[in-house]
Amino acid sequence: MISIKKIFGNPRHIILYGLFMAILVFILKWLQWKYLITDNSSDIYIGLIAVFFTLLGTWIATQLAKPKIQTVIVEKEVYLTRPGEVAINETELKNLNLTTREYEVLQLLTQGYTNAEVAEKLFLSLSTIKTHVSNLFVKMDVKNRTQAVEKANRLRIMPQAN
Amino acid sequence: MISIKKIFGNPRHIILYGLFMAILVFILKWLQWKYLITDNSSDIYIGLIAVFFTLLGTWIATQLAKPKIQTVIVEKEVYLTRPGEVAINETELKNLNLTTREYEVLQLLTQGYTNAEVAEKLFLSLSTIKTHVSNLFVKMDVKNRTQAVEKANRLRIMPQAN
DNA sequence: TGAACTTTGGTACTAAAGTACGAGTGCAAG
DNA sequence: CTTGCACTCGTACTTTAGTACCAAAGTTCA
Repeated sequence: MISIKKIFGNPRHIILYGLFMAILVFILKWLQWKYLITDNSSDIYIGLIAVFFTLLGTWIATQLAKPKIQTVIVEKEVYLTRPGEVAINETELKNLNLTTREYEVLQLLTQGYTNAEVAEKLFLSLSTIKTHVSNLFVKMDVKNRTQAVEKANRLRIMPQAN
Repeated sequence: MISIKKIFGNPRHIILYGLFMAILVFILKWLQWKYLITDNSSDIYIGLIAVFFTLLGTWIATQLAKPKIQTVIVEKEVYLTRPGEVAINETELKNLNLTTREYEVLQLLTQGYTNAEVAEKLFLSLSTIKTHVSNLFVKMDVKNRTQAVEKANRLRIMPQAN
């Protein structure tokens, strides 16, 4: 479709074709007149026509030839990542305004340690831990340690949350 | 290179070409003899030659022409999960051998609900929840709910762990 | 059908968590 | 210097969590 339109729909091609035909006719007539009596005339005549139309056919074919479309499918690996995996934690952490001690306690809380265990690990008394934990709950806006752990994991605050 | 070899290197093509030429010569001679005295003879003669060599040129061109290949690259997205991100949870979950009820309770536990709240949500008594929770701890090999939440998050067992 | 498991629920008790309030110490900024 | 904050610790109390043991009803499967 496109190729036919390319050849016959383009006015320049028609003009070129006409010119070639005219030139050919002139050449043929001249040859015909020159070798009128000669025996070779028809052979040369036919030969020229043959060459010309062979070239014409070649040209038409190249114009008509539709390009073969080769489809190459490239597999692109897309990794599924959860939105905001590591980036958020710093921001959210600052919003909570936790003190360093509270953050330490929270880390141990999220690891499943009891208040007594946390106290032992930090060389503090149980009551101190309870105070820190209570303050943590207020700052984190939660009611118990389980919610605190859930929230810490959700906000990706803790470093070892993998 | 290949195309030339295709045409002239193949004996069958040469034979076909020779046959076509012979037939053409016969047709032409026959026409020449039949319309020898007629004035139209040369016109028909030329016309036939033109048609034949146009077709020949077309055929040669199609044989010689390197196929125009238009390459279309299509990106196919292959979704992958990073190793150990989501895939493991099914395996780990089965290893725990939790019952459906226990899993339901665990889901609510990891969301920070107290036993009383879980009981209310599941329309069960507090003692039933305590039983399920105790069995959970045994199966999960933990000592309290905080450790259970930590382990559930670590093993990526819960669906809403994002 | 019987055994094993699940689900539900209860009582009694201990342990841990959590709240409320107070208070002392040290440190840094206004 | 004093004010505020972080950190520490204590007591008293309530609430929740967790354990132990038991038991009934339902389900599943060989």
